[in-house]
Amino acid sequence: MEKAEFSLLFGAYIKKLRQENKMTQPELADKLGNNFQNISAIERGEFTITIYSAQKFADAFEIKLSTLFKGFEDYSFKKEE
Amino acid sequence: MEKAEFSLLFGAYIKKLRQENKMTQPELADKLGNNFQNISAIERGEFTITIYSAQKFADAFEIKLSTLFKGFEDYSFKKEE
DNA sequence: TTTAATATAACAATATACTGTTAGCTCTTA
DNA sequence: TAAGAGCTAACAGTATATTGTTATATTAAA
Repeated sequence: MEKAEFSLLFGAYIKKLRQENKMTQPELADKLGNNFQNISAIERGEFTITIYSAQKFADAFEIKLSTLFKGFEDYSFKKEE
Repeated sequence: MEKAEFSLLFGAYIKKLRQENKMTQPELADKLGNNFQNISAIERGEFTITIYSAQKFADAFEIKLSTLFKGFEDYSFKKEE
């Protein structure tokens, strides 16, 4: 999979996770020590985050990194059906 | 956990994975379309890779991204005992 | 209509991930 | 000694992740 496609898919997944956790972008940004514009950019797939940033997302959602990516795999699988 | 510590830990884990898969750095680099010096730098924790790069590592080891990070969690847990 | 909340978007600046190159170290084997 | 394999290290250049700022659109509530 191309990098751009990967980022788009991951961003959409993060958005879904955030909404399931009933957080707004500013609320999530606070947990990450970030601002909501960056959350928006990530959700739109503008770039590919580092695994350290991914760890912070997992922390914000109170799940493990492996669980975050397990959910991503399931999400990606559904998308391609 | 600090970013630097995270990278060191992840790098050590990648090294362990590579050795378990009986690959040399040049062999792994070939699979990633990279050179072995970069693999060395990652293993030494010199920087934090993106999740897209992590996906490529998972592909090289023929495991899922979630499996890669599950192994990382187990590895980290053992390290702190 | 006005205000606030939510989100998208674009921009600039900085830090850093990524790629490629060269050098040198250790160990093994011949 | 010499040669090769495997790895570490440092360096420079480019691409991009990250942070911060400002502006705008939409929607809902007052």
